[in-house]
Amino acid sequence: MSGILRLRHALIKLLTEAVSEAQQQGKLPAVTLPEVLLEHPRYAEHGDYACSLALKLARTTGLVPLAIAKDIVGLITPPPEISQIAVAPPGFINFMLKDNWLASQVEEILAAGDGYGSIDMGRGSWVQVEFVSVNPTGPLHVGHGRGGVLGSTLANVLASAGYKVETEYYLNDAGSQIDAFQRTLYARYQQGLGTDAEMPADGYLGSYMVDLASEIIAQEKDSFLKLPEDEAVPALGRVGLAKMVTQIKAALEQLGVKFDVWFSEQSLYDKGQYDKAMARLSQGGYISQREGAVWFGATALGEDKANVVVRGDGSPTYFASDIAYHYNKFVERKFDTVINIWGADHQGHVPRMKAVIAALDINPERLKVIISQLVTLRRGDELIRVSKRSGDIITLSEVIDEVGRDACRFFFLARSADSQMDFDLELAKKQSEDNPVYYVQYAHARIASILRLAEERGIDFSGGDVSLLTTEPELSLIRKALLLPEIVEVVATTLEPHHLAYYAQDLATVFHSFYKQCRVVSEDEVLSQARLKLVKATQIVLARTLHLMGMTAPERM
RNA sequence: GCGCCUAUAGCUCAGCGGACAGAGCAUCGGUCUUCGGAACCGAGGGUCGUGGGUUCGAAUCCCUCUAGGCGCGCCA
Repeated sequence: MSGILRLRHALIKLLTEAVSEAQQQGKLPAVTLPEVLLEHPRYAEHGDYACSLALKLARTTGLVPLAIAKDIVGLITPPPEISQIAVAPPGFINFMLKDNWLASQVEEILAAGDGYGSIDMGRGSWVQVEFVSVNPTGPLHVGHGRGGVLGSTLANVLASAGYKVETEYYLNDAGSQIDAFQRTLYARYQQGLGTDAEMPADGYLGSYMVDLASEIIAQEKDSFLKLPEDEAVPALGRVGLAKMVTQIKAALEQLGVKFDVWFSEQSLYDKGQYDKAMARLSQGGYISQREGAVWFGATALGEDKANVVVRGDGSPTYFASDIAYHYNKFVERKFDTVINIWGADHQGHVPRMKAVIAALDINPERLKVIISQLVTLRRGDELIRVSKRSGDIITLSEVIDEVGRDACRFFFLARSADSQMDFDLELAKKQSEDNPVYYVQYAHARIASILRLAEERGIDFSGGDVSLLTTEPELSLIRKALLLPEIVEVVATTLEPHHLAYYAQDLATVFHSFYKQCRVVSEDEVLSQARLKLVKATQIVLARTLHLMGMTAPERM
């Protein structure tokens, strides 16, 4: 664990102990302690950390907050990293860090290198992040890109936070939508070969299906026409599906998203997962038969109504698959925590799935579902339809071609998953000059350039004395750089990757400001060496932040 | 009708129980211009959707209402 995080936890412990000591001495009534939180005050004069514990204790004890704060502070022996503990009205306890301790932390960043920002909160706990998981019945669009960026970033952060992480794409290669896909493809295939064929009523109308058919015709000619229809449809379908999956993988790779596991829905049935899961649920009395269908009902577990698992015609619903899938995740593969990232249109599915988990006798807390709100694509004022079924779409791949991968990722990461967003292609391109993406990356390139200069001049700063870093711009930069482990902790706790994007911008801002005020490579060799160490440390932190976001940290731009 | 998400500066969004509500863009004004000006500094701009409530303290928690998005299938 980094020094800064260790210190944070130490301060919380000191505060906690001081309160119980005060209680033993009778200075404070024996009320239960509220959670001790340390925050970073907005204003520098309030110190590096602030605690409102005394304010909170005032409520339960009926005492004056300022007096409580003074009592608590009186019982704390300040650790060596702290220069001052102050009590400020109406009852805040503020901690100031020692400048020379701050400066010494530059060495810690340097020593940690690329590993700076890694923490051990996960303690090797096993986490699965499942995301995108789009039906392979059409190309990916921007909305899927948001899920991909969210998921891959979260996986990066969780791994850095000490979790054992596995990413997964759940491939719906079974079910009625695949069926419709196959029949659509067959129709397009026939049409492509000059045969009159009618599109299925529930077919996919997009022109990409026509392209897919002609691609197959180019390779396989009319070979599928020679088979009887009931053989041709699935055979052709398999070929089409494979091509679709390849396309999806390529688009994701363009976005910098890779999966450890591609999990087949069909395999749940082939490998008996479905039967095992259903047997368990039946044992628990959660399965019933009615109106010719099989239902899952768990009103006792908070579900308001029952849902069909097996249709009247004997075919399982997607809900059946999801039951088996989650049984597999928790029971067979034994993930400690499973994170699913779903689009807003799946929101209603969350309570149902939690009920299933509970019915399997698994703590539903272990399933975390992140709902990412919908993305609408627009070009200026023109809205672009994204419905796969009804027509043509702009694919994710086209968007990345147009906007670029880094910009695309940053754009998605710059807002919380909770808020809907418009992805305006015109704006994304027009803004590319003063886009925050470039602002952040520019900071990194600038640093690289300084280090290059130092190297050209043959400056060896390995012996630099960081205690020479004492001015405000230098210390501000150090403070900001030292925040990374905390950001990792926050993101891993809240599962909200957008904090990274804001942090990256903040760090870049503080660096640019430092750069303006402090000449790094100068006549003063000793100071130059110290500042080069700081610059190098900043580069490490900035690069790590960018990499966590799945972005590049360019040496030049 | 019910459920979930959203409403904060002109625009796009952070902040989600604490000390004077922030950033980017846009607008206006300035800087240095020997390490990358894709930079820096400053200014203006906000009844935090509405109305109640809880609290020493609310943008933040609870309730009402309004507006927008998404759901509420033997689709996924």
